[in-house]
Amino acid sequence: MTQPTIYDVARAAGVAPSTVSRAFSRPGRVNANTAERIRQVAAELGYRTNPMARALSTSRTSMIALIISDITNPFFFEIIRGAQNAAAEAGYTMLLTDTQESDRLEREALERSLPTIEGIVLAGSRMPDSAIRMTAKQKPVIVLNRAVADVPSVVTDIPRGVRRAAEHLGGLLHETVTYVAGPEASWTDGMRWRSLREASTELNLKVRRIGPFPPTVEGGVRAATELAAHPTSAVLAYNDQLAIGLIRGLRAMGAAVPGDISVIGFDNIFAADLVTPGLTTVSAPLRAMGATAVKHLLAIIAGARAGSGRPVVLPTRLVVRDSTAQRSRKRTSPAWGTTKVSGSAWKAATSTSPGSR
Amino acid sequence: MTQPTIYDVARAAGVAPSTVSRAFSRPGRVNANTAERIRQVAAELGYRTNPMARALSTSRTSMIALIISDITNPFFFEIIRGAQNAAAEAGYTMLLTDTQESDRLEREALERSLPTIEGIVLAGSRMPDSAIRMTAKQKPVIVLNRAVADVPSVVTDIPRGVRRAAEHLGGLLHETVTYVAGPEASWTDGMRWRSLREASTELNLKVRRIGPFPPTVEGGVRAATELAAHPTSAVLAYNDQLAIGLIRGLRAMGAAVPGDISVIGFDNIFAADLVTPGLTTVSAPLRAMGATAVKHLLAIIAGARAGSGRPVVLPTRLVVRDSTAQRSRKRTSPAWGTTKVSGSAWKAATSTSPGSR
DNA sequence: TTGAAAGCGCTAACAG
DNA sequence: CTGTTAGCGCTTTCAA
Repeated sequence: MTQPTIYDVARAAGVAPSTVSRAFSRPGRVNANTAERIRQVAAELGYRTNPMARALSTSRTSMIALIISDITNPFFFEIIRGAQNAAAEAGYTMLLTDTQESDRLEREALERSLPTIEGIVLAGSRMPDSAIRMTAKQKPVIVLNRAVADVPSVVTDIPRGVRRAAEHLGGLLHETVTYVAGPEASWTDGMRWRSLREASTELNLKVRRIGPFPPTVEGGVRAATELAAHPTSAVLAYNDQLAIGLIRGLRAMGAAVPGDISVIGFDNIFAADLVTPGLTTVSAPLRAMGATAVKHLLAIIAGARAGSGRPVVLPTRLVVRDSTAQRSRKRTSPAWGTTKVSGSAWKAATSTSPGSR
Repeated sequence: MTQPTIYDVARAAGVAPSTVSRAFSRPGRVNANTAERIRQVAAELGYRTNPMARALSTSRTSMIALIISDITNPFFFEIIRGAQNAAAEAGYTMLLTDTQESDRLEREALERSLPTIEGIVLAGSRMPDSAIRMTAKQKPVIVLNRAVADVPSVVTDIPRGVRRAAEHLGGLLHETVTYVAGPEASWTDGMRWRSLREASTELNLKVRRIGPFPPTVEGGVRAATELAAHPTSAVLAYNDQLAIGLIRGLRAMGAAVPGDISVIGFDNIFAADLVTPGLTTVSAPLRAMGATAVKHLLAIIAGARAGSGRPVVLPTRLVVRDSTAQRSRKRTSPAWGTTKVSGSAWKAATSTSPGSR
């Protein structure tokens, strides 16, 4: 009992196969009654149009690919969901590929799926701009969270988000903020750091930068020991995982957050609200990002001219929780410059040595 | 500049198209030299076999689908990754669909992708057994974390995991444990509860059950107020999210975890290690689950008889962190039966009223 | 508006 | 081992 084909339907309905085809793909071009009868018969027979056969002759597969660099990164969850919703809504199926931060896997995945799909959303690509432009020549591509010349993209308003974060910190009387950097290759990282520098200039804050670190909790723990060498009362981390790790590391070393150090992260991942203290973070409209990217992609596939050439930019906002607080006057001094101080040692050190700057 | 076809290669290599085809799909059946030459020419021309055309004539698409109920549920991350790795390794592309806990979306996704794929892994399906058996008639299906008669499945050793958890609790002198239930429709939930009852009988523990609750942090918070009505010194929650929410709720009400109440979760999601206190939990080999499911699926697709009919069961183990501790003698009594007690009120109440049982 | 016929690119017999 | 010949199921001219 195999799937009925267009021929079976045609025979049963007493029309030519081509008419059946039309009835499904171009309902306008067929007599309303015949069309109705065909649908009827098709339904009875349980006919389903074979996507492969259709694709073979039209090369429209109704599939797009979403390629992400790390599916365990909470940052992508809502993006995936937003993207998938938008795709499903348009009758498209989404191929999701996790490249595990590997350039090789990314290329392989591209290689494998390119012939099958109509377009690609690249989220967190680890390939160089040139490679991205290359694939953009073969199929429509939308880049998420990164700007690549000549390739349409969707990004968030990082400058504004960073600005808010800096203002928040300034308002809490912090004077110097350390940026804990993420992956060097990351466009977002560069953008965040640059934005911070710009904002600080205007706001009269001093900035420093440590890193790069892997954008993980583990990386944050490592960052803590590095921060200990030249502590500042405020920190902006590349992302939430890093921020969370940083806080853990700091606490393990005896520093209080936000008592001694205020920490702000990026992305507002689900765990940001779960950790102690709740993480103050710059949040992005994740779901909308995914949906927007897919919508634009589908528009381009449908033949839209690739927009203005400028990235689509989505708003960000600062979510204030408990990892930031007013700078405590008497603890300005980097009294815990030694890395391996125990908790109590650190407490003792800082409480007995008032600020010296 | 369109993609070269098998005909272009054939012409350029001076052989028949079918030979080119053979050279790629059945290298054995062609003269080594010719094969080499064909590969050569194909490479030069940049020939890539068109998967749709191949699929049309062989109905082998090299695609499988992984359908999960909630992509934001950390439980699935590693499963997805394991599944994808296994698929890629076998040259298969994976279609990932998030059904957002919706039966409708799940059916639609199935509908949409069924004709394109060779098999399906159903993880956290919300469809009734009958519907699953139905689709299993059309394409090979593997069910993850659920046993459906006549459909091959991969599950974890819940009884053993629960047993370990119960032993752990017993060892800490707890006498009664409350099971905080997840979704009623969940096979896993039923299994966990049943296993707990069985284990408790043997271990001489008393058990109670509250719920069902949505398997989220939010659900856990709600569970806390319900638990307050009949508190016990130990709790086993349906999953980690619920456990985390529960702890938050309890703490908000002034109960100490693990001081007053020990909490154990399930699945060992990434946040379990991040929250305070670190969550004791029954962990499952997530990655292996995904990989195993896909491997079995591919085996079945390749023609293997569908195993013994028994589910494949993967081991679990108890990860002990800080949310469990020895029962404190003087606090056995449910002194905080009133729901809306403030933190200090609860402390006062419990510290002044020694156990009465 | 409908039918007939010719592919889409590849694979699978079947001969040679 | 290789060439020839039919299709896979659908869409798309081109006529009628």
